[in-house]
Amino acid sequence: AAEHKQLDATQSTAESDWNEWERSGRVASLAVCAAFSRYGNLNGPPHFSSQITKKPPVSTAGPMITKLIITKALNNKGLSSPASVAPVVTGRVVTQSTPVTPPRTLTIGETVSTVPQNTSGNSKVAISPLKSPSKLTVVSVASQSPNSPQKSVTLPLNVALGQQILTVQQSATTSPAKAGTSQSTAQTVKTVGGVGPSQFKTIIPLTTPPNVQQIQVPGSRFHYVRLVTATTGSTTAQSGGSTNTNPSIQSAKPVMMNAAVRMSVPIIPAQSIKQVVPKPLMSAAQVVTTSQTPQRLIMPATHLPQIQPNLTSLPPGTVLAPAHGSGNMGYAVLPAPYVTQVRIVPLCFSTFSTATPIQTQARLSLNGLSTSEATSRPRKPCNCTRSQCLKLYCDCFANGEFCNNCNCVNCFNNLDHESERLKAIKACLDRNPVAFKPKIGKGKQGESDRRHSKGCNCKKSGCLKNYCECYEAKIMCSSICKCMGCKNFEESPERKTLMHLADAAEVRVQQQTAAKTKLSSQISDLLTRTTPAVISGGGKLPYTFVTKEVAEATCDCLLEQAEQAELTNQPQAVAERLILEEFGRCLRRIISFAGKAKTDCPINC
DNA sequence: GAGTTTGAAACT
DNA sequence: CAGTTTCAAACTC
Repeated sequence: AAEHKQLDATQSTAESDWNEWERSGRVASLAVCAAFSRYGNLNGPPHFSSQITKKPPVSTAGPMITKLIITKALNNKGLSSPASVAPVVTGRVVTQSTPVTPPRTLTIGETVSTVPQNTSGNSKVAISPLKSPSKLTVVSVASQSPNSPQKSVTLPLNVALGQQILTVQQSATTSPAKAGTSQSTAQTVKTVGGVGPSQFKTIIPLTTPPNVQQIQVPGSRFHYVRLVTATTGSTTAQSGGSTNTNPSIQSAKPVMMNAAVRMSVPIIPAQSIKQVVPKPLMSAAQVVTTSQTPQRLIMPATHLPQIQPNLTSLPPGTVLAPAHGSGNMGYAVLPAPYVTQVRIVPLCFSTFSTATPIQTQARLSLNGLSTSEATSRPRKPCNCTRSQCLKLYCDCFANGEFCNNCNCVNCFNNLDHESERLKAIKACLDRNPVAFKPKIGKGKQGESDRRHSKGCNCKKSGCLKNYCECYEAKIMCSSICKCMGCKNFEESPERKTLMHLADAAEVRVQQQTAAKTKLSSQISDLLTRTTPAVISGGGKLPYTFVTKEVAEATCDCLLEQAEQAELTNQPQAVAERLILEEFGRCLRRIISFAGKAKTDCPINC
C-alpha cells in the first residue's frame, strides 16, 4: 500500500496518456503465449537463450503464471497435430474435448473454466492472430504438473482491432482428481472491461518475476513483449519433461508470422531463462484501488486507438484492484518501453551466466535475423555525446527505447544503468508529465488532422526544414505554433513546391533501390550460374541455361504431373514416378536447347 | 567528414 | 514565464 501511495504521488500529475501511448505504437502490443511450466518446452531456436539480467528464475509453488504471446497473423505450421487446430474457438478456454462453442465476452472477476477430461499432463495453447482470425497457431506447452489436464486456450484476438484484455492464470496445484470438477484447475481467461470481443487488452499476472522480452516484428511498427515466467525450480524442464506423453509438445515449432510479417518467436523453456523485468516506472503508478495482492501488468495487444475507454483512460502505472471474488491480483498499467529490455546470448556461451551486456541486448532472433536487422520500424541510431542518452535530446530515450546499435558516447540508456535511467525518466516526468507523450497527436475534437501537441517555435527555417517538428512530422503548422515566417501551411506555394520535390525524390529513391536490388540479384544469379561455364571445352554446361524462367516452367510441369496424379487418384509411388519422369523430360529438353544454343552461338554467349 | 545552423530541451 | 545555455539533429560545403 505504501508503494502504491508513492506511485500515486508521482503519477498523479501525469495526464492519462495511455491512449496516446497506444496511438503512437509505443505501448507494448503484448504478445501472449501461454502456459509454460516445469515441463514446458516451447522450443525456439535451441541455440538461443534469454539472458536474465537481474533476477534468477524463482521457484514458486504459488499460482502458475501463464505466459502468453499474442502474435499477429500466424500460420499453423509446426502444430503438433492438425486436430489441435480444428476445434479451436476464439474467446474461450477449451479443453481438447470441448465442443466448439461461440466466443463470449468475459468480464473481470468472471471465471470461465472448462473441465478437462484428459489428464495427459500437457497443455496446448492455441494462439490466434491479432488481425487475422483465419489463421491460428497452436503452441504446445506443458502444464506445470505432469498430471495436470490437457487444455487448449484460444485467445480471442480480434479480427480487425485486436484490442484484447486477457488474463490467463492457471492453478499450480492441479491434480487429476480435481481436474474434472474444480474450476481452479482450469485456465481462466478474463476479458476485462466487459466490452465486445473486438476490444481487448492483455493482462499478464506478475505474481512471479516475469521475464519480458521485447520483440520487434518485421513489418510491424508495434512492440511486442513476450513474457516468460519461471514457474518452478525444477530442472527437469530443460530435458523436456520426462512425463510429457506428447512428443509433439517437445518439438513445438516457433510461432511463425505469416504473410508480410514473418517472425519466429523463439520460445524458451522458462527454466533456461534468467531474465527479469527491469522494474517498471513505478513512480508513475496510480492506485485506483488499494490491494495487498500481487500486481499485474496490463498491456494492450495492439496500439489501436479504439480501446476500452474504461481501461485505456488509465495512465501508465495505474494499479487496478481486482474485483471481489475474481482472484487476488491487482493490475498495473505501464508503457512497454519501460518494462523491459532483452538480452539474448547464445546457449553455446552460457545459459545462465555472463551476460553479454549491451552488445546483445534487445536482440531477438527473428528467423535468424536480429531485430536490428529485421525490424521494419527502423529507428535512427542516436549520436549523443554529452547527454548520456538520458535526456530528451536523445531520440531513443525520448521514444522510450533503449539505445541499440547507436553511436552514442557514454550511453546510460541501457539496462546496465537502469537506476540512472529510471531517475532520468522520473526527472523528465517531473519537469513535464507528458514528456513521453507523442508530440504528434490528433487535433481537438472534430479535427481529424494530426497536429503537434505543443506547436513549433521556429524562427528561421520557415517551418520548411526538418528542424521544424511539424514539418518533420509532415504536418502543417497550426494555430498553437509560435513560429515566425511560417511557410508550412496549406496554401503555401513554397510548401507545395517542396512537397512535389520531396515526392519526386522519394520516387527516385524507390526506383534506384529497386534497380539496385534487381541488379544485385542478377549479378548474384550470374555468378552462381556461370562459374562452370569455362570448363567443358569452353562451352556452357546445360544447367547454366536453367534460368529462373526455365526453372519456373519446369516446376509448372512437375506440378501439373502432381495434379494429374492426384486427380486420377494415383498412389503416391506412382505420382512420384510420374513427377520424376516429367523432370527427366524437362532436363532433356533443357540439355537439348543448351546444345542448340552452343551450336548457334559460336562466341559462346 | 567537418563545420554551421537550427530549434527543442534544459537550465537559470 | 522569459531569457540563456546546452544539445543533437539537420544542413551546407
